[in-house]
Amino acid sequence: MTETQKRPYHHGDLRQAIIETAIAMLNEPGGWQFTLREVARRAGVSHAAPYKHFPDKAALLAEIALIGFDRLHVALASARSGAGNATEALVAASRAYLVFGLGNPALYRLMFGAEIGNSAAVHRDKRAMGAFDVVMDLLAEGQAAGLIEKRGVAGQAASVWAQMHGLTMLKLDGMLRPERVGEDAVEAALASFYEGVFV
Amino acid sequence: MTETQKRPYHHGDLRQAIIETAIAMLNEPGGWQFTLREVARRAGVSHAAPYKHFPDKAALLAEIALIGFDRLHVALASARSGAGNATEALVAASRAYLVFGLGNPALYRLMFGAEIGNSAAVHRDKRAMGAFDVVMDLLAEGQAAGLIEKRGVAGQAASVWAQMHGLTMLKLDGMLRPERVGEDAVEAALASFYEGVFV
DNA sequence: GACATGAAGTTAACACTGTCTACTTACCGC
DNA sequence: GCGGTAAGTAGACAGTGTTAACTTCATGTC
Repeated sequence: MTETQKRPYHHGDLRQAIIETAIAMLNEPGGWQFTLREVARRAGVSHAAPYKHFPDKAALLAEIALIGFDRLHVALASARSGAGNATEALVAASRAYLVFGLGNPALYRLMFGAEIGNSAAVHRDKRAMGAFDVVMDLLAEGQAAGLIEKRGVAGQAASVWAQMHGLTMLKLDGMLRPERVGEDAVEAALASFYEGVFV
Repeated sequence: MTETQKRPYHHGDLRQAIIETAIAMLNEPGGWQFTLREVARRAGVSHAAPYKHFPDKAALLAEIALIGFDRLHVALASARSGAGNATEALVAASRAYLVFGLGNPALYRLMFGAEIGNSAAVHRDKRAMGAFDVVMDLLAEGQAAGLIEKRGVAGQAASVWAQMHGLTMLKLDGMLRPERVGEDAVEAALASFYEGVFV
């Protein structure tokens, strides 16, 4: 659309355009601290237009966080379906989790941060828990097959998720110093962790 | 100081007052998104005064994050000195870690977030790594005493920290749903985790 | 085709922010 | 007492999030 050929008064699908523009801006310096006005400018509308689709900036961030959970769920389900037994699937899912988190740092941080104002509502959403269900299922399968230590599945699932989440966050924050925990700390930590989980 | 009895032109220790006021505001709704102007108001100075002590808001947040690491280090060292053998000390340190993180949610999030602009510099600071050293030492001691599985200490240390950090963050985010992981997920996860670490 | 209604835009305003500059006050060393 | 500098203040600037009132146009009904 050239300068002289303006977009029609009605955008057509501004809500989606705002979401996509905001996700793109997440990956720029400043991450989610982009401004709604800049999102509107890039989408080619006035600064007040987004308020017809989202009550405020926090609502837009909440929607993006849920999209992140959707994508994580897909990544884990995909890793699971391509693996062999439950333990292989669990390791594959863990790697997929880390690949996702480390490959989408700003989105991952937003998903688990308190920035979205009503993070409790986001984290209660079933879309947020879908990814966790994959882990629960694999642990139950592994225990049933005698491949995983028989402990409380719930506590074990929490432990597995904590390990994946903790490694992702510490790596993103640059806190896994090579001089302290070696060059490939994530791999080493995963190996150490699952050594204590598998039979 | 009454309304008519103004503070002398020179505050005396404004830098410290700004830090303390900002830490207090961290625990209010909005966390670190407080405004420097409001910090200055509460400290009883003009909105530009903080710029004589901190180049910008991010620098103030960075200093507060380091203070958080200092406090975490003290909590871990204290837990260690009050425990028996290395495994008891490791469990005690883990609990102290969780108590700290869960008791100071906004400060803990700031310590590990990307909000402070130059989080890399903060996380490279030796003050940030002090807490981690306590964990490294305990693992080495435990392995030497034959109480902990002999794996690469570095990878094991990363795994232990990831577990503590992951559990703290998931709990803070409200993602450990009782209907999914039970009522006392943190305790259960820690028990499950250390079952796989101790001999 | 005319009309009413409402969605989806725009324009303008408000109150606030972070940060900077120039100025003022006062502390400190000599 | 003076000079230099630290530590304040006053004011300005460019920007923000959000709201209200208005404009444009899409849609449904007759």
